[in-house]
Amino acid sequence: MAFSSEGGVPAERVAAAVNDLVEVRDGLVRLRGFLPPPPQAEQSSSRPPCAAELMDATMSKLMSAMATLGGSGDIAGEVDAAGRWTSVAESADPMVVRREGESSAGRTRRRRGGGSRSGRGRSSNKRVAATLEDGHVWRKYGQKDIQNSPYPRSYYRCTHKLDQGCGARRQTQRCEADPSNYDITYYGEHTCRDPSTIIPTAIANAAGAASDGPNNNIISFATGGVVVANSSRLAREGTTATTTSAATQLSSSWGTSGGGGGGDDVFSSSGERFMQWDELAAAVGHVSSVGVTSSTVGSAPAAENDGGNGDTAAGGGGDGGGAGSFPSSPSAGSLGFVVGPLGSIEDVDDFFPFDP
DNA sequence: CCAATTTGACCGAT
DNA sequence: ATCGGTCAAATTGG
Repeated sequence: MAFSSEGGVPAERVAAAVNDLVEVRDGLVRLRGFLPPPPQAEQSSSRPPCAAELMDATMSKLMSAMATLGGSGDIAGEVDAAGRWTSVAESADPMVVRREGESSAGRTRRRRGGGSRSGRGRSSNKRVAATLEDGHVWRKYGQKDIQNSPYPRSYYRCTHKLDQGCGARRQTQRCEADPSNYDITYYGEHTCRDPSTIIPTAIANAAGAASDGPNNNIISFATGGVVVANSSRLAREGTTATTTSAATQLSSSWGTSGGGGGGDDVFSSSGERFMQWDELAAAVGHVSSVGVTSSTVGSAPAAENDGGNGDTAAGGGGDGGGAGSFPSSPSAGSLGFVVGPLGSIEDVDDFFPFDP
């Protein structure tokens, strides 16, 4: 629905294009994370085009294009005609609260959360990628052979689940049709914060741009807030966002920001390192404190594994000491989890599952 | 020694 | 009874 063939272009083509754009965007986002902090001090009137700014501009163009292609602008929407980009909202679910303390000695395990607790009001976001690497650090916790598929499915959770209670998960499986690609489905949202997160940089970088940048049509993060200007979709929907806090992090915007979505939970896939920018903007307009959710591994976790067998390596990737150990959970206060007034955060307890 | 992965067991849903 | 998802002991790697 999101992508309809406007005019003569078949929906699949559009979907494919959007899919590519998504990838491009991801790449940009990631790249931005590596940019050196620009001369923030001198945000003088005329500065040489800083890489970050260029990226911002590029990004905004991208978003614009995506919005256009997406018609309704619901980029987070679904497109499965081409089998590539899907976002499904699952229905709410009966209570699922369990926390078995189980000291687990011996092999006696008691009821673990098993089964498809799919219906947690969670949404999933499926996509196809050539690599399992997506900028996040995952820890594999299971693998299963699936009935119809020749390839097993691997289950990952965010490395920071214990650390920070990050509830992001993903499932990967080699694409049947195209074994060189992976089918990756994301569930939940990253609420973790990583030191190497790219957001701060992004914010810093854009800080200058916001004020006097020659670009309009740019989404930039200023230290004081987020300023969104002239995004076709935003314009269309009349969303204007200006925000607030000195965000050092933006956390997921679960909520459906008011208007459109309605009850279903709209969520920014973790597949996208960030939530859709425009969604972010919208959300941000409603929430006051924003936190960044994306965590990125600054140092590429090595490898791509994959070679022949794939499926296994992936995730957490080696790392051993690297990004893995990051006990940044000092003051929860600074974590800025936003669980705001937004509606649908159905399982908050999933984010703060336990207490030590 | 610690942390990540492997792998079979367990469990809820179908 | 079967399937898919998760847990956690055992194993492996750094």
